[in-house]
Amino acid sequence: MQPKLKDIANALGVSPASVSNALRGTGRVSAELAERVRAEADRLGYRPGPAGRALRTGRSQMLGLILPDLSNPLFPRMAQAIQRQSETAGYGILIADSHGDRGGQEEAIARMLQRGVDALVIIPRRGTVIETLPVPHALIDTPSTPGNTVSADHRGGGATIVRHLAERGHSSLVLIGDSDASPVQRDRIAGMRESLGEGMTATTAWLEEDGISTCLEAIGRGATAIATTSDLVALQILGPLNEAGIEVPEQVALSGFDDLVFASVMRPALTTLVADSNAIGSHAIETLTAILEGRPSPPPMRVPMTLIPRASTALKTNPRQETIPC
Amino acid sequence: MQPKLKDIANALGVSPASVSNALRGTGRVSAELAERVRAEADRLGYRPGPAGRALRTGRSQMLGLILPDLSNPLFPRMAQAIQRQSETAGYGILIADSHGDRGGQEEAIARMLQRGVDALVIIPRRGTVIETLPVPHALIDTPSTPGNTVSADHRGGGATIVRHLAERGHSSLVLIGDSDASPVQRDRIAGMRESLGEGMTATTAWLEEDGISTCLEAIGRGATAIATTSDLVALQILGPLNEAGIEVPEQVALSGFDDLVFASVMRPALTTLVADSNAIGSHAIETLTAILEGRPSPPPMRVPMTLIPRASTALKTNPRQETIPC
DNA sequence: TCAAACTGATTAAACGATTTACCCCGGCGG
DNA sequence: CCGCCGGGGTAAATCGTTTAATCAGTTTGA
Repeated sequence: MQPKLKDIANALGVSPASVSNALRGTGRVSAELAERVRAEADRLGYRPGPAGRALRTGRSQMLGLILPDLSNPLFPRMAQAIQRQSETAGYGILIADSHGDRGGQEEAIARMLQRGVDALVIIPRRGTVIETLPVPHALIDTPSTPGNTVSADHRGGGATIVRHLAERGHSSLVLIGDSDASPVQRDRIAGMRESLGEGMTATTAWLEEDGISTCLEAIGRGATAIATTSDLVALQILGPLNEAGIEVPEQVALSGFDDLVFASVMRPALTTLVADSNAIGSHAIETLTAILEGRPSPPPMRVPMTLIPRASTALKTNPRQETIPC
Repeated sequence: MQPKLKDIANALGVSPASVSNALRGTGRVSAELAERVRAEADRLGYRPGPAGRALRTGRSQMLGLILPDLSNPLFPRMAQAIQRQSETAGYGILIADSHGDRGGQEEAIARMLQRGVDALVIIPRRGTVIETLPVPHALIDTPSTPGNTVSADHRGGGATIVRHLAERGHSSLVLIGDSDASPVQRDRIAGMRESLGEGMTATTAWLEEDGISTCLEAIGRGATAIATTSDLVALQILGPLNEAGIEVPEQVALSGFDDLVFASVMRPALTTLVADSNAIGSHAIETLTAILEGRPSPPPMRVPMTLIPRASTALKTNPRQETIPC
């Protein structure tokens, strides 16, 4: 049996209240008693039981993490970052995914609330609006979403990759994403378009809408670089390119987003952009703990995406170029 | 404010005890009162508060999920399956990862216990032994690990892929994994070796130990198929193969494991094997809930791995072969 | 010198649900 | 007629922790 507060109190011949006060630094306890209590507490390996504490304080010391889809390849890094950050802040993480459908997200949120989480970290489904909730919450979506708490600077990332391609002499680009319906992908493409320099042109395509052929046609008309909104899209395009006899990066440059697990391993290794998940995770957690503990909460944050140049956008004179600091 | 048990009791002019009894079917309550209570309960949208219940019953209705590394690409499917199963069983899932080091696993377990989880699902770090714990736990490792509760039949999977390759006429194979230190990978390779047919030969290699060159040499000596222990390993080998001018599948067949997100998208699409994560997840949860609720717990389970034949092991006469039922 | 303030600690009342022990009442067998 | 039983229900204890209220001494201030 785990030691209770009362066990320490009995062992020391004092009241449970004093023990509680000593351990949490509230109330009035002599320094000497406080010390004795601490000593006895960790001699017995005492940890306050979560149930009793939660009941009394109304706080469960748990955060809910709601994800659109646990099997999204981008998720693990986010979850890991959030879990680690919240752990150091003294909170546990309950997870739930939205089961694919929109109603699932509401349900997931409802379940978390029933379990008594103190706050929620929500990565919303595409274009979902989160109504007002009875607990603080942090939204990780895109900077362009109202109410967003923290997210990668997708737009800035788009700008960065276009500049990168421009530096390498590409002036006719294909911008291609998976689906127009994703705010993240739209932001990335918007950032790309915005920073097209003088004399640069770009065709936009979506895989959903026969993007591959649009892309190949554009290349036929002289495009020399393909900037995608995701490593997965880049990988999907690579096959058809090979079949059409188009070499990457010799004839056409190719870039992705997110640095998924295969990006560094595939051939050619894929140039991509990635945001620091830890930064995103800690800002989300910091925002929530600030609210929970009554501190002023930080303003929304836009985490920059950094370029990881690899072989797929290497200059023709230097086709073996690998990751270099940018 | 959420409605409490007492609110229902007051509204109906009965005692909280009767309400509790009515809702949970314990004690003695007239059918008529039970009905009135239920009606009022869901009129108010009442849900028992977790803190009070946990304090009284000693059960938190939460399970801890401990993973070696949240960023492992195989994890999301497992986590998703486990989360969904446990949800239908009425349990929430707290996650924690082992932070990479071995001590981290102990720590993670300790944290979960402190948070009062009712049971643990543990995917242990390579070769870690889990000592006795104060709560029930399910281990998801390999069938060859003592104490294992449920896992994919890695050995059977190895056998399956070798038979598949044999059917396609390959008799000289390279078996290659990442690291000899992983029980999972060892099991897969063991299964492969065991079912080498008459006249078949195989060279084993590990990426860690300069496996790529061993592999290329073996091909030089006439090997016509490479069976890897992971899609990621397969992808890593594909580059060097291309550079050496070896075509897949025309000259050499290639297979992976786990059907990672890129396996169906890469070129050639990768033949691979995968176990039903839902089956694994539900068996783990079923085992734990059985123990928790005093039912007889099911025996350990070995979930079969099913083959997903794709282009990378296609017959030369049919190079465009895609996913077909097996 | 007396009251006010402070110190160190204790008591007791929460928090919300569950459960044990008991009470009351009507019917029934003896 | 009495004791017993079973059905319907309730009061009260309990789980472990926090905290407001209180108390007995000691100082301090005027």
